[in-house]
Amino acid sequence: MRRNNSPLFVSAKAVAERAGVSRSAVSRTFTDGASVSEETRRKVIEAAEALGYHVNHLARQLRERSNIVCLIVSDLTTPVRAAMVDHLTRKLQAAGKITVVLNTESDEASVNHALKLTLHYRADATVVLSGTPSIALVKTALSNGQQVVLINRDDRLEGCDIVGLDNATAAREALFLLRRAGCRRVGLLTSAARTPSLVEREQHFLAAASTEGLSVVTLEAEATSYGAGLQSAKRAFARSDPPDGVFCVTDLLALGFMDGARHEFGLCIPKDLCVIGFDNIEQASWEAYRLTTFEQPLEKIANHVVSLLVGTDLSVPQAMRSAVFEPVAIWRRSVRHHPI
Amino acid sequence: MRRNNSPLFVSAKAVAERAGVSRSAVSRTFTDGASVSEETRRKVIEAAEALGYHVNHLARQLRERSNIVCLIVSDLTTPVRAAMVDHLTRKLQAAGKITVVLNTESDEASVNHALKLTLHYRADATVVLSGTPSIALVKTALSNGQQVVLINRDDRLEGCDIVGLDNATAAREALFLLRRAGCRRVGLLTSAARTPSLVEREQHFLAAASTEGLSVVTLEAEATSYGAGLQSAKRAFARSDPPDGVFCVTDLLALGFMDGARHEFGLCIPKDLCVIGFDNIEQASWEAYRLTTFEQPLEKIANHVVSLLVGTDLSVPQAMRSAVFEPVAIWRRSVRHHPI
DNA sequence: TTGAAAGCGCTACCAT
DNA sequence: ATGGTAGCGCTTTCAA
Repeated sequence: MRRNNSPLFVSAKAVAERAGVSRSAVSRTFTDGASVSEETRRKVIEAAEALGYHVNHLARQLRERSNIVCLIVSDLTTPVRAAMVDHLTRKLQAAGKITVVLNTESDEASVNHALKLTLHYRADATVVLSGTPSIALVKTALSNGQQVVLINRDDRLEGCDIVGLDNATAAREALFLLRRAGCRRVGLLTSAARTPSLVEREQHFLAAASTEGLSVVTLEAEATSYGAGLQSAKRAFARSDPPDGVFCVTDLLALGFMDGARHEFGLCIPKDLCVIGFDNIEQASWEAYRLTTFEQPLEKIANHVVSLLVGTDLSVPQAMRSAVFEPVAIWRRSVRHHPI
Repeated sequence: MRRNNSPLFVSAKAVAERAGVSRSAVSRTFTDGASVSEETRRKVIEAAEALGYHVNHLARQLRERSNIVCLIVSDLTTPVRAAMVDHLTRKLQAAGKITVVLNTESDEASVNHALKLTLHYRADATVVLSGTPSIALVKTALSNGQQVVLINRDDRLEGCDIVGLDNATAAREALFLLRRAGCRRVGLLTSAARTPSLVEREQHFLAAASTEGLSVVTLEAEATSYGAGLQSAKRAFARSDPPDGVFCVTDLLALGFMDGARHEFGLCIPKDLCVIGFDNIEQASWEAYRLTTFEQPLEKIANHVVSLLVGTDLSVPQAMRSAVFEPVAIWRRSVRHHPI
């Protein structure tokens, strides 16, 4: 019953023989718009069903596009990532694409390796969610006719479609909210991960603060996880000058920070401490947290990416095809509305 | 610079021409164990680099196995699912496989559709994480030489590899823990989703209770999410006979239930209420919850699946290849150790 | 409408 | 070690 090592899938030839028609007839039956008589079609379909035949798309697209899209991503378990991959896979699938997920580390070598795989498997397009591939390799991909989309990445790469987030505006708004809440010692919780978007959030927050002549206590978490946030809280409140309002570059960090502040130091949020996150992951809305944060419009981003990949207007100039999305502030309970 | 509609990837032929050798030579250069002189190899590599050539694996495996593995999964954003997909993609990749993620609904039609796609793309194997495909279709897949692995699914399907969880033991242990904590009104929070594993947990918990002559208050959440757990708590504690110890078939449900109990009814956990979950998702360990739960040994499961797919010993009888894994109890703070 | 034949990119086999 | 040839499963001319 189980395969030995013998030939495998049933082929069009077998169907043709069984149906008593030519191989061409079989092929035509399964390509829309081809001319086949009802009679022939019926015979073919019947034989195909009996044999369990399915057109080999890999062979079909030997001459055309493969319909394969590769997603290069790391930290798949992270809520934002999982959500993004979820949207993308669903929508790509709905658009008739097949999605290969390449789960990598985010260092350049891993990403490069993944990108090569993408080339080996003749993906029509690659979407990079994590890490940044080398310029040379991207050029190779591009020159091979592959479409490359970078999400929240550097924009130093020519010829790819870039889709990003307006981190600057959000970061500035975060500072504004903290000040409006009457916070006196404003803090920033960044991460050692230092991915482009994280750095942007950090820089613009700092810049906004310095514009107002504010000094901010900057904390760097060792990662971008809940645990890192928790640890950071321990360090933050052990200092002599702990912050009373902090912007965390990530929700996960914020959630950990809140828990650290509450459970280790008995702080009350937002009375003693205001916290703002970024991403609006599902957990941010949980009763235990009710975190004020900025939402990444993931679905819109995914839609845009898909439209980039299926849209026929590849003639549209590249600059026009990139897009920047606006995070939207989600008001919950971790920030006071007014000074105490 | 960007493609028009013209031919795309550079082929071995082009490389051969540029290197001034035969196409065979190019092919040999890229298949290990083939005999090529250093000189030839060098020329080929050089030409390949210059042209940006990458072997077309789709064409290569036209004759052999495709190295493609499909994952059929739903609810990708759910922490357990995301974690499972994360493990699987990493490990499959390490084993030289390419992973296609098919994100479906869990109804049979969607799963069947996905399974067909699997056939169209000549996947060597399909791993089903959600939903259950029709028997007929699985048979087709099997007879086409595709390997089918079902995780936490029904085992009524012959010929596939089944890997499951020992839900029974865990459910019984859950009851035991609740009783030991001195709970008087034991509750069970199930879900309308009624997937095989959820049903198993439910049934065995109920059976164990009835063995002890215990009546349990059974609550059915409308889904298997945090929100559904939260709603269930509202309903549970509005009753005249609320439970004081409940086993939730899922961590997400448990977390929502805890928050409902605490924030809506001011209950103290574990003093007023004991809660046990299942899955041991990351959030269960967060300070705000510290949920006692059962861990799914996801990594072990993933390892097993991969070994099933790459292992050469396909001759091993099917029954031997299935496996059942033992969830392990994770003690935290949501259950008392002794009666009050 | 139909079948035969060519060709997509590749590797395996066969001579040399 | 090398090049030519056949063939993997498919679609697409091209004739009939």
